[in-house]
Amino acid sequence: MNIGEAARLSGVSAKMIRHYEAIDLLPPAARRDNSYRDYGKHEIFELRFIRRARKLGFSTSEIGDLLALWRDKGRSSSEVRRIAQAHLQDLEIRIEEMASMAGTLRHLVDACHGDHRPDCPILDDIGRGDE
Amino acid sequence: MNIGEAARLSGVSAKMIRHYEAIDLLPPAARRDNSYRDYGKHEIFELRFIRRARKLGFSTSEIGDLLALWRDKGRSSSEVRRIAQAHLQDLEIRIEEMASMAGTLRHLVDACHGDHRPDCPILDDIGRGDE
DNA sequence: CCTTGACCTTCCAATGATGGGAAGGTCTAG
DNA sequence: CTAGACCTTCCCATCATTGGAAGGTCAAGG
Repeated sequence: MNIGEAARLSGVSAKMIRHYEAIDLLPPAARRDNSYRDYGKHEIFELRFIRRARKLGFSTSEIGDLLALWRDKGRSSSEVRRIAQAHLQDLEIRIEEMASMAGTLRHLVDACHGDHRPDCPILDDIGRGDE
Repeated sequence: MNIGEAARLSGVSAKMIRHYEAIDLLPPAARRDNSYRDYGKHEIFELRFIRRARKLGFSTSEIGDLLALWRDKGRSSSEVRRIAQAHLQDLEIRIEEMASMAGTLRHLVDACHGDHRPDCPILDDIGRGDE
């Protein structure tokens, strides 16, 4: 099948399918005589794998490792678990950072009366700038 | 003072100070005879404002708006509040998305025994790929 | 006076994931 | 035969930040 149908079936845009091939996340696709890329069921499964992994926030480099393990029937699940856990920790750190920002902001927004007057705790806080 | 000292005092790297000037977040700095940028107390305050706003996750474009309001003594605090609240909502959405990823991942990591065997609920889940 | 090292200047490139678009080739239905 | 819906490759933009190259300037010390 053509790249367009592969995109439709996998949920990965044609643009990104080409991109994943360009960065060696996927092996070069087979080509038809007209140089169109040709995909089969197997490739659709790999594309869906990538899409699902992206939705879980894995980077393309991590997905490369996960794909290799997925293909490797002799893998150790500990390898997979290590990658997932590292990513999970990363996520948790980023969530914590953003939650801290959001907490401060919520506080400031609540403190601001938000009317026509210029006094504003939000600007006061940012302008004070002490960390 | 030179850009290096301004960087030290504000916590914004010299590189980024030049960048903020280039994208018109800051007005062109005064120049000495040797074409070195020259900063005073006022600029340090603006740089600290930017640094603090970045730490709260505001984009440079939002910071541009906030800076304009900060400079405008006749501002309405409602304007500031609107910007902050929009950003807060954005943060909350992103946090929610990441928390959802993290929740799924935690579940999967817990379910994976993580030993030498190849069976792995993590790969199973990603490979199933149903949303 | 000259050198050294620490500054400063501008300009260009890369990051990571994704999308937009141009210029051109191919296929299919009418 | 033509229209339009595909496909190809290549370049560019996003966003904030960093790195580096090539070159000018300044202060201290020999």
